[in-house]
Amino acid sequence: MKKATKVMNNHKLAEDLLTSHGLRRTQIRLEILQLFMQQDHALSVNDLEKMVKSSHDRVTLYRALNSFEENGILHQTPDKSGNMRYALCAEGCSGHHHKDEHAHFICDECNQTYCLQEVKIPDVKLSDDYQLNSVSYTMNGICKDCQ
Amino acid sequence: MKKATKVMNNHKLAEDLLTSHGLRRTQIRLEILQLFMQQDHALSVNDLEKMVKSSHDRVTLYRALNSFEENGILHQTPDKSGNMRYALCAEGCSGHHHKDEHAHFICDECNQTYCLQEVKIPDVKLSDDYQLNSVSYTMNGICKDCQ
DNA sequence: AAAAGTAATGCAAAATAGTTGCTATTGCTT
DNA sequence: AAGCAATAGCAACTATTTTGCATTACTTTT
Repeated sequence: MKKATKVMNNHKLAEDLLTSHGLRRTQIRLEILQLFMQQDHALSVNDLEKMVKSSHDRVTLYRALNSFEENGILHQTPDKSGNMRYALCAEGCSGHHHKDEHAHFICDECNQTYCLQEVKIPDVKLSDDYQLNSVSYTMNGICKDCQ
Repeated sequence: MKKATKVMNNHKLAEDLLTSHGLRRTQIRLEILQLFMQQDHALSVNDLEKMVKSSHDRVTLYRALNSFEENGILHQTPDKSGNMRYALCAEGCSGHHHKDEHAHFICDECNQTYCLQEVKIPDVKLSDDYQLNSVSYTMNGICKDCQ
């Protein structure tokens, strides 16, 4: 019952996310967004491909993810081996300047990427040679499930 | 004159780096290491391929870089698009635990990765759910050459 | 409710990055 | 000088991501 409600809410949320960004509400995009909402960690294209039921074309996933990233719905971080992971943005992100500057944790064991929304990235002092736009902070170690 | 001295020193340094890590002093590895010593930013395999004179085999580069990484001579960071960049380690790094926890700066314009040796990565408090091994801190913006 | 416009999908193909197996070299040790 | 093992070189392969083009299907307009 609760689950049903939650899923319904997520579906509604996904629809709103799409329309509020001027994107079309197609089945697969709604499905993708709901998958992200059910997750506490970032997903790779491979993860998604396994989870998505309706379609199996990777290209569609790539294009949806890129579109979401450009519209500030998702942000991306490369994992340790350089593969991209995606996760939902906080409110107020745009494609060119993501506001959600929280830390990420990547498990050395299962290789999952967790968004630590509550861990804000501390500032460092930077020489005038560099003009700062954004920062990322990634921790590696062992996650709760792998200990 | 100064340059010649510097190059000679780098050659000597490169030889020492290899022998002190039990690696053989081959031409291309010496060349690779000297290229890194002349750089203030991290290099990708593509960068190296363009710069290296003697050989053009990517596989050799990959294997050399992996070997250097495992031996604590180089460390790697993925750039924004997930491609790997390599840069010299500080003293005392080993393959499994790199000590040089400094911040990196990636230019949005030229896409170069700079090692900010003097910028130490600040700690954050992390929930007990996670067991921390290492951290990385990457800043994005515009570098001195691109402003 | 149909038509039109355009965003999104699917398929094929290609570009790019990185890996693996195997043989030939070559640096280093004895 | 000989022999071992590390490294280089070549070929082929895997994986990831991108691109072009024709088709489908949302959304808006009429």
